Amino acid sequence: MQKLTRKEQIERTATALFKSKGFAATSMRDLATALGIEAASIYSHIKSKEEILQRVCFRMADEFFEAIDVAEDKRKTASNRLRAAVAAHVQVLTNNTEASAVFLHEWRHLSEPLHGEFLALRDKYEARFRGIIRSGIQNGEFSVPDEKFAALTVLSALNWIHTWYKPEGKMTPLEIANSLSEMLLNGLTSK
Amino acid sequence: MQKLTRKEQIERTATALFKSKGFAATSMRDLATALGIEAASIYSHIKSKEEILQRVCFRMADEFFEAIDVAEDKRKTASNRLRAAVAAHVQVLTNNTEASAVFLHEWRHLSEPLHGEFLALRDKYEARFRGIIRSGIQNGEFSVPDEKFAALTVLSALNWIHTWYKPEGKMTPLEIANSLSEMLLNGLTSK
DNA sequence: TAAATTTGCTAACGGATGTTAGGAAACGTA
DNA sequence: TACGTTTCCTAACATCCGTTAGCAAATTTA
Repeated sequence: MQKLTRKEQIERTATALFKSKGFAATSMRDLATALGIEAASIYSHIKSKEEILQRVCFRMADEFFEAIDVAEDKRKTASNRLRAAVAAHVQVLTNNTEASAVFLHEWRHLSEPLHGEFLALRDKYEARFRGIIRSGIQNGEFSVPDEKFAALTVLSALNWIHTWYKPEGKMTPLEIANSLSEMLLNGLTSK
Repeated sequence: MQKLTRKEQIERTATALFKSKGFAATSMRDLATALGIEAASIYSHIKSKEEILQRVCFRMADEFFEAIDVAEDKRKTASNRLRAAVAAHVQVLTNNTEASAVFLHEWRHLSEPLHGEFLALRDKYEARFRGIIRSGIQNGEFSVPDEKFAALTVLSALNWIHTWYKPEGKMTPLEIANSLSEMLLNGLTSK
């Protein structure tokens, strides 16, 4: 257990509140109470409420990109690249369930230009999945009518995990990733 | 185009705002401005801000149940029951994109006991999908390790639609439903 | 021990929030 | 035309909001 700066403690507590109540419904006084201090004291460490949201959203974006950068190997088959991307994505999600929920749902409370920058990053990330699926279609591994539709469906199947995943649950992140890859690649039907 | 009561107009406008800005970030004065009246005037038609949220959430719950009740036919194969349930779900989602977004994301701003009642309904609905998958596993049609996990993955793949679906887009709701069923039942891999 | 930094406080600001009270036009119906 | 209902208004309430100013204790660093 590493030592956290006060600013990191604030971010962490805020992230938990943002996940459970939402950004807009979490007041600085709620956050202060959760930290055991006064609301005004928070401003010795951060500039604004939005700064917290910004840091969480963009840090998670970084994490997702780093994970997929490590996982993706263009020499592998499209199926194996998708398996690796799914595993990487699930690892990040399960390692940071609260920050992931904020990343997935609270980014819209960012004001411009952050809002636009965030959306651009998200598009770029989705494009990575589209690229994998496109190459699978081109070499005949995959058969799907619409590459973008398939990519969004894959990601949406992954992005529900944070709502139910508990570290103490019966499935490990790796098992979850394997089950999802299996289901996305081969479907429910018995072969 | 049927004639709407003022209360229905208020609900409809509020639903659009709740989807785009979120329940907590939408003020009664925002809603009033969108309607072209004063905030206080709204209270001639509704009791509270939460009443609007409640009505939207529970009406959509009704719609989802009605749709799956009509679609499900226990004499069909599990595959075809799943196809029908997916098509029903997609129809409701695409017919009410804004109310669906509220149903999926804003229900957590309901206070007790509504919050609990809503969750119970949602569990009951998910159980319908679990039931279909369970019967498919039992008769050998499906092969998946965890019935609950599979059901949640199916629903999560469906529940992203409202974020991108536009009635004027190139895919019809039926095409979307067919693509999704195909992908969920048979996966991405070519046969 | 002295200086610098971190952490927190009280008090208060200007504005936004959901909602109520009480009244007045406008409208449909008898 | 009279009556009940629908619709909307102004004014105001109590409370909550994010944030700032100014200051003091505590902790870390030199």
